[in-house]
Amino acid sequence: MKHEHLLKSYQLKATPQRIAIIELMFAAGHISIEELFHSIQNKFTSISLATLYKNIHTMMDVSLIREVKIAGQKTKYEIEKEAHAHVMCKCCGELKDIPFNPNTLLQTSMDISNYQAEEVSIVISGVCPECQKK
Amino acid sequence: MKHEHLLKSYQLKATPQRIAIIELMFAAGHISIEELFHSIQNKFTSISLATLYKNIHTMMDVSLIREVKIAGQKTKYEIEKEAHAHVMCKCCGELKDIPFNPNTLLQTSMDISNYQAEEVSIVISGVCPECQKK
DNA sequence: GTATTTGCAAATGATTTGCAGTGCT
DNA sequence: AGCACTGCAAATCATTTGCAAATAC
Repeated sequence: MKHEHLLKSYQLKATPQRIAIIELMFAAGHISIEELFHSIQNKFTSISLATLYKNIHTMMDVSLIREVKIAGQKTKYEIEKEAHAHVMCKCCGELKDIPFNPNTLLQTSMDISNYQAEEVSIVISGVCPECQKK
Repeated sequence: MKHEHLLKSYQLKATPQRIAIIELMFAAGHISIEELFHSIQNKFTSISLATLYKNIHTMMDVSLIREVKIAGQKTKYEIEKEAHAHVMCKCCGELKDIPFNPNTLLQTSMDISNYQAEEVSIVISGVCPECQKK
């Protein structure tokens, strides 16, 4: 089971609940707590939301997964991977990844996704000049 | 008062509370409900959070303001303007705008902001191929 | 004057916490 | 065996709603 090893490589205990979370996250690409909760109940009838939240945070702390917040949508989570952009459909809410290449981003995004792009929101995070001094 | 006209140009009644919201939003650039609430209480001791939320939504409905969600931060709001990118400091959380030019985005962002850029998250929204058919 | 907006209080929704019992390594 | 994890219930925080009184136009 490769997901078990994935967890262990981050020094996390491989509990069945955690393995299921990772599995579903890989399968869905981007998943909200609510979706995760409903899907996971097929396997673990008595899993609790608290467990999901706790695990989500544990996994974020070690950068195994990442939080994806988008205006007008519920918070979703995804497995960490190379830098990439998200294309979101304003109509159905679907979220897709596209390779991230800043030089050709917009053209590529429309070519690859066939979306009719209307808005772009970009967040670059790092350390600001003041904080670099510390 | 230009903010009064701004509101009216969107067909919204120019109540003092709304004018204060716009003023503070211009002054702060990006502001959370919490910050807005505390600042606005200097003028309106008895303003309620419900009023803020209602107005925020009214203004979003007409695209006067926009919601800005960022992983690890509280939701913030900003006045709508040209497409732009945000640079966020991982250390202090400060959010700054930078002009948006996809072709030179990364280089420019580091030059302009002096941030040590570590992560990029981009959301492009539009209408997906399936939804375009409808 | 009329429709909209405000502020309050209560409701709902999302996330977090404490704790006793269980399970991974 | 020992420490971390789970599930439950309760607590907290964020957002929304209903309603009567106040206000913009």
